[in-house]
Amino acid sequence: MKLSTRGRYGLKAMFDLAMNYGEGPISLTSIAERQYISVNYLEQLISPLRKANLVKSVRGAQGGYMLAKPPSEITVGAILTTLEGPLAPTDCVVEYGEDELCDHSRYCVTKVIYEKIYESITSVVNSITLQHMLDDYESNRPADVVDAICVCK
Amino acid sequence: MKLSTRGRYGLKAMFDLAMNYGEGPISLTSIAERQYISVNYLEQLISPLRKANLVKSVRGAQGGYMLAKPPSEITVGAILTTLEGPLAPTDCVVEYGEDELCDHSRYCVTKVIYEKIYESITSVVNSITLQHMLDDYESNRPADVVDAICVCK
DNA sequence: TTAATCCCTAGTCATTTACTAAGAAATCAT
DNA sequence: ATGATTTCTTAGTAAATGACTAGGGATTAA
Repeated sequence: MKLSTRGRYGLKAMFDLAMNYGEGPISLTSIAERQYISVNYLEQLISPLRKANLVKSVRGAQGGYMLAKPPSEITVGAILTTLEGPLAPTDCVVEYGEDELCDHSRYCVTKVIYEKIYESITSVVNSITLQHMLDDYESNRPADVVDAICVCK
Repeated sequence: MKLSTRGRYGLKAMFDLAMNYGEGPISLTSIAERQYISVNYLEQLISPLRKANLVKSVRGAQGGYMLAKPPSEITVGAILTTLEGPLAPTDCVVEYGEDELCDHSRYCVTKVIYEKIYESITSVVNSITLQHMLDDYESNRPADVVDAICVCK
């Protein structure tokens, strides 16, 4: 039940972009340095975020990335689900249609539980935006703390 | 963010035991047959459940397993955490003391989010007992449905 | 005494994770 | 125009994890 580095690094990168919102394109190299992430790996994470229309890119020298919308319009849920897939504890709560995994799923007592877990996770992450994170960063930290995000992987 | 088969199979097995609560020891072989799980694998899952005092065993012929407490006193959370470890999206919300992962964790804006996810998951699974599942099974299924749990893995 | 059962450990195969590497395409600055 | 800088894409890989299988010892009812 752990998030992978994809989601965690992606969220860090998006928060970094949020802190630099409105300041033109930010290069992946600079994000990678600030957040201690490999550039090559970060490139693989930013790609789906761009396709999901959460960031936009400017190519060429002095290019980079910026948020595609204001921080208040980008939820943590949108970021995490683009990088991790649905935040569901099982496939059965999420896969519909063609190849339904299980005949009895309509009356499955465990599926009910997994759906509740799914809903509670979704509800949390969809209610938090990058703007909330920025506000949280400004209000909660002591004056002498400059780092906004753990260095941890 | 998926549960592994350990948690899912373990929950199925525990629900099976709950359905047979008060009827003496139930053999792993019979549980495995009903729930379509390999006996060898199930043995590896029941072992930690026994050590966590959620089931007790009777050895020898005609032996088997039974719930160590009434279904109303066994939560889904206890079962899942025994088999999966803490239902946390990251290690950083759960590891304390000796080797703290990160210096800045006290003011980490992403850690706050992971803690909220952790709390919401914990709150859901700790509020559901095996008795709730039994009640759900009895009340919600149509008369012609006999299976309580998906066959799905 | 035998069959059934719990109990424990080791091994294995496939998948996933977390990257590294490398090169093509675009664009700015000179 | 050229070179430096940057995005973009794909392929490969080493380590870890997941999901088992296999086998044998210990215990007990019949």
